[in-house]
Amino acid sequence: MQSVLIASEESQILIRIINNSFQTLDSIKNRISHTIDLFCSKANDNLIDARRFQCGHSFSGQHDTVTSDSENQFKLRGEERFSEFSDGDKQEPEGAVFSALDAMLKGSLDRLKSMRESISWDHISNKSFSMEANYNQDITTIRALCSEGKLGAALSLWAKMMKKCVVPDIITHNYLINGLCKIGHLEKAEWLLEEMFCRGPFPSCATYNILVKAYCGLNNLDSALNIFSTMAYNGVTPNIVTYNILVHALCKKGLVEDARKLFDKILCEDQDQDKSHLISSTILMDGFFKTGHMTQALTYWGEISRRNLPVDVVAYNVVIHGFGLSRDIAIAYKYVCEMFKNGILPDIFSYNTLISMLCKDGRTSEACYVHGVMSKMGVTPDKVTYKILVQGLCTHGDVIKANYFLHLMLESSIVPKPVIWNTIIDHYARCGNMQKALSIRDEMIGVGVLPNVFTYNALIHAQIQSGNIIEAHSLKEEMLLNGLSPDLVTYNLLLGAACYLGKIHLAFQLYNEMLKAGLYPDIITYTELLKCYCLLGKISEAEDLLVKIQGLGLIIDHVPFQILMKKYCKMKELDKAYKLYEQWLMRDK
DNA sequence: GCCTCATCGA
Repeated sequence: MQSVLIASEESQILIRIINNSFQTLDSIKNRISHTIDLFCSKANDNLIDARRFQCGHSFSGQHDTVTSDSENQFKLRGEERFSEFSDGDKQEPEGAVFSALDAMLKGSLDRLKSMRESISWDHISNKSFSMEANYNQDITTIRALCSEGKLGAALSLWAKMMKKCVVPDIITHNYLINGLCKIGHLEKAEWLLEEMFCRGPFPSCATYNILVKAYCGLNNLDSALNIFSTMAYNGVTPNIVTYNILVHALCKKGLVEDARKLFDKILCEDQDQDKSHLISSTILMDGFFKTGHMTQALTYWGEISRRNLPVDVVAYNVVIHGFGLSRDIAIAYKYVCEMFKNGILPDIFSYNTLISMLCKDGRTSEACYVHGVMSKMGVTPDKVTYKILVQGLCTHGDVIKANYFLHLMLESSIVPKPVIWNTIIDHYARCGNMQKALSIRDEMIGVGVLPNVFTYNALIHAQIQSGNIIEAHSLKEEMLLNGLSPDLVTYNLLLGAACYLGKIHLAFQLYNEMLKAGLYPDIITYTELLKCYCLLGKISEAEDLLVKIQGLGLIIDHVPFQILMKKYCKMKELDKAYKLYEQWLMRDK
């Protein structure tokens, strides 16, 4: 049953009766707290205070709102409290005390239950029940809206409930905070956290975990750690999920050693949760694989076996991916076989990982074969599968087969993202099949996918390669008409073409245009201009430009030096060429 | 119940 707080006029009688019960419960609770404090002095003092604060927050003060499930909440908190201490210390006498306390609490709860049952529900209940049903419906709606990312509607319903003094439960609040974080509204999420302190319910560990994860996701470890310390300050004890989020964030930043230290801390503090420890080990194993530390990664795999942790499909996928990174396809296959043997069926990640490593290794036919196998095994290829295949096939020169998979996607009702179309357009264009490139562009528009700057750059590149400079320029105009801004690549392509044709004025016109558009010319832009000067025999301008480039603080490769050196050689100015060679050798010193 | 791990990446 979802807990809903009700404060309607009809419920006033009930509220008064239950308030009296709360006073009884409060005194029982205080007695229990006192006894626990006496017996569990070894336990963490902060934790006790925090828990007491948590209980106080919910059960003391003016009860102008009442939890319909409050006895259950109290029971739960009592149980949490017992288990928390009994985990740390399992000595016999304390066990007896806990049993006695448990019995006391149970007795009190039974009394409360009978008090509530003795209330004559007839005069007040019908309306209250229907109200509660409405509120439960509202809660379901809020959760659904959050899952769909409709946070505006969710929050307005939340505000409506709060206005009526109906406080949705903690899980619903967590849905709201999670929803806000997922759409990037972290400030609003933190605002809601503050609201929870003022108006309830008190944030749980999951509430904080959501925020910690959101900040980690934005690569803002500082803010994540800040939330983590706020959590401790407010008396909420981090759980293994919190640590796993932090271990993962450290791994993502490449700080695998720090992640390992944090993992060791988890191992020391908590020995029991196999499932979560498997997750911690998987995160670290992945982190070590991705940073190239094969041996350390495999240590965690060994550790998983040694501790007999129940291995899941994710752990296998990490290992398979790890061997893929080191191009050990045979070993990756071995682990796929092991999965089958252990009754763990490869999932979409396993197959995609395998297909990806085969494509990277140029084994595209085998990748296509695996695509067939996965379908037969009941794992439907997804947009990632097709993206890997299309890109892999194009890279290895099989644009026709890539096009076949593009159409297979359409048949499977998956609308390919622009990147897939662009890859195929680019590769048709590169093999000189301009017609096909343009027809794929039209097909793309036909299924409702709008060309983006990459599409146009691929087409412009192709037109330039075919020597159609005018068409290339009209594509640039078309981009502007369609609301797309040409980027650095667009300008470099057109500028390079102008330079190749020796049209230095056009090249500088484009150069000025890109500056006006707020784009920063890069080393390719300058190299093209330098090449143009050399082509036109304007050596002093080329020399000046090289000096200018060196003063810009750009990372310069050997190309501009090489162009000018070749020109010197052609001009039989070997001294100048040699001097430039020396300058190039010395450029980083 | 809400929160933790894996595939791609022009």
